[in-house]
Amino acid sequence: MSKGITSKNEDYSQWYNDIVIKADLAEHSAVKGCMVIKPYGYSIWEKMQAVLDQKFKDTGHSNAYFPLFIPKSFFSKEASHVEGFATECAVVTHYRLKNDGNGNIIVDETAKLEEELIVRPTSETIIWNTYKGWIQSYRDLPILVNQWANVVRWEMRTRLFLRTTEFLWQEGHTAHATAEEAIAETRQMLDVYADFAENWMGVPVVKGVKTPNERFAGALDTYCIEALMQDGKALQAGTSHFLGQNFAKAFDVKFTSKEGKLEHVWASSWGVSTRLMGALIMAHSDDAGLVLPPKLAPIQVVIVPIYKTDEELNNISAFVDTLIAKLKRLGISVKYDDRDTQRPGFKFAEYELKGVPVRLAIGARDMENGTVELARRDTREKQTVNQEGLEIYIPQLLEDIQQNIYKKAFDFRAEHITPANSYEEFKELLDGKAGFISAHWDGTPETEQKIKEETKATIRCVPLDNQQEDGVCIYSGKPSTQRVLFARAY
RNA sequence: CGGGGUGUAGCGUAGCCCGGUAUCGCGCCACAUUUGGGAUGUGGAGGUCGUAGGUUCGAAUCCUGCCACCCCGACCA
Repeated sequence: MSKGITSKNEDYSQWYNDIVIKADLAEHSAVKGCMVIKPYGYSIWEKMQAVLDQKFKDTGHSNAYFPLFIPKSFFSKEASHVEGFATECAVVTHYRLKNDGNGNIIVDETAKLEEELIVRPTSETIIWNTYKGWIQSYRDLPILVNQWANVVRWEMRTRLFLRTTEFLWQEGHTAHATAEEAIAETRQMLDVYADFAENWMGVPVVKGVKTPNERFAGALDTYCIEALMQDGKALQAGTSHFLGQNFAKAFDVKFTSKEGKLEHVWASSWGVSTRLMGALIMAHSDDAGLVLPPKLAPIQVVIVPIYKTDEELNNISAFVDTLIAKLKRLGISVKYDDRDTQRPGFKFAEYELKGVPVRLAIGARDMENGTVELARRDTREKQTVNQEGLEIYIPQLLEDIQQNIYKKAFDFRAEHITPANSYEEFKELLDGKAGFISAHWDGTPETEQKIKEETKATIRCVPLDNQQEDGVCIYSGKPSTQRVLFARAY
């Protein structure tokens, strides 16, 4: 039916790639591991940014911008941080090129930097180096700053949106007078992320905390939201870290408290990236293409006229113009596609591929009957509805689609959280049903590592709302007090 | 970094084994007929065959080096 999209059941990875390319979201660039985000894909990212940015501001944060380059020496100041990122850093060593006399441009070896610069993989170090100059007293706290930026992590293998060498993200970096306040901030931002994932993206997530193995390099605790994709693999959709005083100590950031004591500052950092695009695509789309939740769709309603003569088109357009005016007043984004260079069938397929939630087709027949043909992308149902009252019906329908998309993903996930009570059962589930597997774990990094090596499944998180129950670890047989969520992940 | 694969028109490809200036489909352009689910016909444009060198009268084809990308693994907060 749809041209050129591999079926989801046939080859999930290829299906994903096909959608990214055919829906015009992104493409591979001439630079290894880096992608070009195309205008349509970028417009979705912009919608995400706008919503998140407002949420950050509503919770008291301000945006700022820090350098792309980080002096190498900054990195070595926090031991576990450098260890975590050392193997994937791009390093700037020279600042000038020259002509070698044979028409080739080469690096000018005489222009070697005294200290190499790291292209930021994350900005904790440069930011905490800066915060040192901003903080003297408890009166200077808290600092609640967010940065929208690009970062570079030199991964060996990449996948469009899910893992690219350069990616776009936001990183919040906050400084507080007390541990309690920093933890509250960490948890608050996790809630912001979860709210965004569920109520805007329509992707249900598990809020949880990472095991020490999976923690951010330099954090005391890493909180996360974990989503489930349609192939049963998990995707970490966002993280929020409680950094304790690690970076304050590394960069000597102290403040004088109300009581007159000199103390190290407490910190949090939190981020989501263009990886959310990958989550959005994989969570909802089907073999006909992208399915977008109305709240993030750049085009919410597309209108396609069907006509034979200019007179018919003029007649339709007159009606459409007033409809568009009404819908725009309601804040609905509408596209009227009256190109006469493409036929209606082509347009139908194209907007389905691009995930536009609602499509109206209006022909001469409709104009006589006072109707339109309305198709919704999520269920692919078509119906004929009256022109009158569309401005009431469409907003309701968009809301309905938003709910339906979420519910579908929610039900899928509910069916794919399965308890396992033995290692055999665990492995069978992984290779068969997949999804999250809820199992007892003895709490040791050794067991976690063994399970990872043997099955490629990792502990995605310990859910925050976890019930305590006595049991035995599926791997070691040692006693356990709660189940944790395992899955194979992206 | 290890294993495998691929580079030929905007995209997807045939030709390569067995050397003689490149095939087909989609797309693109023009015109006509069309338009309620990816139109049809006719005509047309578009190529340093990834790159550098070698062998040869002659290289997309054989040989050597290099580059790029993709897949699998290792890796990946």
